[in-house]
Amino acid sequence: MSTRVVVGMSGGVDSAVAAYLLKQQGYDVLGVFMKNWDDDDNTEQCTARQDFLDVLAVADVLDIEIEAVNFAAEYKERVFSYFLAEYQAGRTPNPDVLCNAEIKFKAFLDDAIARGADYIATGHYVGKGTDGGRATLVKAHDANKDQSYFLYRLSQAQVQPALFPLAALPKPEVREIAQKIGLPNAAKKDSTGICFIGERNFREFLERYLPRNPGEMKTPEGRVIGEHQGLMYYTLGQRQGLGIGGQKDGNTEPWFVAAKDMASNTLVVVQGHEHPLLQRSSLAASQLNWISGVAPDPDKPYTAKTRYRQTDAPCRFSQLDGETLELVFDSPQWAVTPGQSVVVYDGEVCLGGGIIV
RNA sequence: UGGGGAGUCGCCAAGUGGUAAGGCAUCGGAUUUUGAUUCCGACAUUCGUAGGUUCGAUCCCUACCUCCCCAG
Repeated sequence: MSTRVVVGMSGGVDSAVAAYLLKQQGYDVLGVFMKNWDDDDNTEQCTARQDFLDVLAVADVLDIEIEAVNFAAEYKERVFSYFLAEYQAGRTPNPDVLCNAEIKFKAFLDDAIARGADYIATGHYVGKGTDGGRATLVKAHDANKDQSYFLYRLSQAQVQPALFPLAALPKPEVREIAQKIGLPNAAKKDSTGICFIGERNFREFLERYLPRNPGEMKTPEGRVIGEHQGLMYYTLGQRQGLGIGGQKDGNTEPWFVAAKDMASNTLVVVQGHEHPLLQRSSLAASQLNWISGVAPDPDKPYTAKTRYRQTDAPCRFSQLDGETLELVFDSPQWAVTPGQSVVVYDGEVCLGGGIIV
C-alpha cells in the first residue's frame, strides 16, 4: 500500500508539475480540483470551467485520477464575509491568507483525509523543515516566487500533513519540466488576482457588495482637493484612481492615499512618493499566529514583511504577548496598511505573524 | 460701466513668426496568487471665436466672447 497524496490542482503549471513530481517519487497521487466561487458562473469572468478542463488534460498526461470539490459555501462563510467586513471597516484585508488557513489547508485538508490521504500537496513555492520535532515553514528556493507570506497563518496540524514539491525549484525550471513532459498548460500564464475569484476590476467588484459613499479628499492641512467614491475603495499608498490633476503651486508630483478618517468619511492624500506620512517605522498587529505554536523570542532580532513581495526588513519586537505584537523596523516602511499581514521571519524560516491594526 | 491682465490636452504648464516641451490625471500593457506600489507605452494636425498682415502665425493686428484684478 503506497502513500497516498491528494494534490490541489488549479489548472496551472505549478500544481501540475507538483503532481508530476510526487508521482515520480512513487506516491499514490489523486488530483482534486477546487471550485470555491460561484457568483460569476456563466459570465466571461468565470475561468473555472477552462481551469477544470486544463486539470483533466494534465491528469490525462500524468495518468492520475481527478476529483472535483466545491467549497463555495465555506469560502463565503469563512473568507469572503471577513473580506467584505474588513473593507467596510476601512481596512485592506488579504483574503488569500485566510483562504489558505480556512480552505486549502482546512476544508480541503479535511476532505483529503476523508479520501484516505496521508498527505496533501499544493503548487505553492514554499518549503518545509523541522525544528525539534516541529514542522517549520521555510522560504522557497526561488526567492522571487516565495509564497510563505500567504501561509503564515497555518498551524502545526496544517503544515505537518503538507508536501510542497516545488520548494527547491525555480519557476523557469518548473515550466521547463512541464514543457519536457508535454503538459498542455506548460505555457499557461500565471494566475493573479484573489484566489478563486480571479483578476478583475477591483473597484467595480467591490461596488457589487459595498455601495458607494462619496466624501471629501483632503490634504493633511485640511484643504479639499477632490471627492472620493467611498473609503473602502482605496488603500493606503494607492496612487491610481484619485483623479487629482495639476496644482497651481507648481508641485508636479503624484498624489497618494495616506490615511482614512472613517468618522468624517475623509480620504487624506499627500503629494510625493517620499512624503513622511507614507513612512512608518513601527506597527502593531493582533490576531497572531505562530506556526510552531510558540511565540518567538521577543529579544532576538528578526526580519518582517508588511506585504507580499517586499524584501524582508530588519526589525525588533518592542512588545509581544499572546494577543498583540509591536515591531520597530530599523528603517521606515512604506504604506504600512491596517488589515494587511505582517509576517515575521528568522532567516529563511517563516515564524508567523499577525494582522496590522 | 471705465482701466489693467489673461485665455495652449480633463488639470497644471513651456513655447511667443517657422510649423505644439514636460508633469499630473486618464487609458492600455508588464510585474504580481491580496490590495497597492513600480515599470513600459498611448494620449492637442491643434493653441477662446471670427477676420486680417505674412511665403508661413499659438506667437503680430482688429473685432467679439469668457475669466480675473483694480476702480465704482
